[in-house]
Amino acid sequence: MEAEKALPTVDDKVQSSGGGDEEAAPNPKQDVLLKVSLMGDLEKPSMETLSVPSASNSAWKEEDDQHHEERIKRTRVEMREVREENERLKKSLDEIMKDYETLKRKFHEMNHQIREEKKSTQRNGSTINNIDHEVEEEVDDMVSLTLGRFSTHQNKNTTSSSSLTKLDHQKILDLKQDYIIQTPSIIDRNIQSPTHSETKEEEAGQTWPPSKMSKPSSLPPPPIGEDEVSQQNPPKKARVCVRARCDTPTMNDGCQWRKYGQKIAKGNPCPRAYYRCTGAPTCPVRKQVQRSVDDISILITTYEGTHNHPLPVSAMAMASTTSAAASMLLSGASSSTSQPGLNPSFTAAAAAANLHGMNMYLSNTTNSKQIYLSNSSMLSSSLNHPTITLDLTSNPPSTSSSSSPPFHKNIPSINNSYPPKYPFTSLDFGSSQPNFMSWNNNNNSGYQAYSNISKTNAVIGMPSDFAKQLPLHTNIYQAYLQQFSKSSTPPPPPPLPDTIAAATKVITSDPSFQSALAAALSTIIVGGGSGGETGPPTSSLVGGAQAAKSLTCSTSKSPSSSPGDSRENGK
DNA sequence: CGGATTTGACCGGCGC
DNA sequence: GCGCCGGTCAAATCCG
Repeated sequence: MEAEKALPTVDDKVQSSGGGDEEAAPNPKQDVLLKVSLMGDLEKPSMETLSVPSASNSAWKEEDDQHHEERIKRTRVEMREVREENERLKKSLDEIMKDYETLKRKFHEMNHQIREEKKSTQRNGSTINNIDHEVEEEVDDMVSLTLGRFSTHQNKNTTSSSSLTKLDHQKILDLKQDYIIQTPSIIDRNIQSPTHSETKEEEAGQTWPPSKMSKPSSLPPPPIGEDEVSQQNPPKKARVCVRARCDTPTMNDGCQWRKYGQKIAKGNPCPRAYYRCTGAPTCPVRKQVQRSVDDISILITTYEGTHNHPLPVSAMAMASTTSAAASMLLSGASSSTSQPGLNPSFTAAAAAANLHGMNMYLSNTTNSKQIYLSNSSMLSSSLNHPTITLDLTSNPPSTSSSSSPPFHKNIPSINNSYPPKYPFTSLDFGSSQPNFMSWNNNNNSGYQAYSNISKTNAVIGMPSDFAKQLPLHTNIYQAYLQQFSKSSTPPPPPPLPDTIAAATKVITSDPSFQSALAAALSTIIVGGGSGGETGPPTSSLVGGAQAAKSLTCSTSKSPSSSPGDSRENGK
């Protein structure tokens, strides 16, 4: 690459953050390299990388020299600002984590208190106490499993917030109720209304029971009343679909997988590989890996289930992100299946989030539905499954229009051929707006996302001033805290509108959503920062960084299973 | 030799 | 009822 071209490219990339065309980069790989370079600079105290125009400087005219020096200066200033923003965001996220831990501690304290109260009032109620104790343990399990990457912060930050009012107490109890229903597998519990057998399987640690594997004879009956809703039409498990550019057969997401099958799926000549998590013998998590039909450089990895075992750090971020994404999906999908139109809880979630500083963009675009139906392979895999997509490809979507999302741009519309039974949902933690962050254009780290819940296209994006809002408690978790702190002031607030209440509940009752936000945030903050996939955390933001980094391509395993393999197992 | 992968067979759901 | 298709099993094979 010639210096004359290289410098302007870098420069343009930085400048484009101020409103430039994010579609500009024609070569994704080149773009990635540039971004890595920029991100590397973010980690350094100096910005030597950007002061490179020396190779052919002699050939330049003085005007050009001046011009370029100006631009370099400008770039340096911008980079400095970005670095400061980065630091600020890191601090904010740290505070969020601290607050989260504080709240969690409070929560458990309240549990303990409740138990003590029950003990004093129900001397004969040993059974209840036992149940309560189990519930508490279950809650502990859930938290640790779904927010595993936060566990390193446990027992720190003992600074607790003010004591909670009775109203808060009641809300805690409500939260607890949610947790009781949702025990360790937050995706599974959230998304499906399990049938009896499935419930048993999940409690036995097998949340994806094939028909043959489900031998529920010796297992205890499911909790009463848990699955009444699901009797008529039990939905299948939610799936989290991750799209990322990858040259190798699988993405290295930090988990250990064992391949157990491969098939040619209809509509895509590339074989679909089936993997099972080998982190634990009973781990129910499975994933499908398939090349995108329209762009074979894009690897579509679909995760299903929730890990029931500790994950390595390198896998934590991805797991929590996907888990939270699925939970988010549930928050929108669980009630949207029954009625068309905007999903109340999801909308309310967006509204609540917006209230607390996280802007969310809702566009009621009927066309958007078709956007998600254009990829037959995705639909076939997501058929009968609520699916949420995290698009980590470098194609920035246009959130300001209803144009097709990046992953369907090249394929003809076959929209109505595969109507999904479940809404096809995506999250967007990425920056689709100019000026968000100077280095974030054309990014791989942003979670470009769309939500298509019952004809509603909800794009959760981060506004240009998002970074500035963050210190002002711009996060879902803070929304929770604010909810509490505000509600404690007299007079007691009137009952929130259903939507807000639902939103609050959806958001606050789902720690993994916070995890997703944190992961996404830190992904954006740290971006493609340096460090190996298995490397130790370098900061509290490691989760998201790992999430981003973990989406690198795996080069080690199953080369023969790559798409195009001659030994495909078609049918 | 043990674990991982391959691959043909099988099963269940679904549409016609 | 039949065929299609996605998903899984499990014996065979591969590989370090």
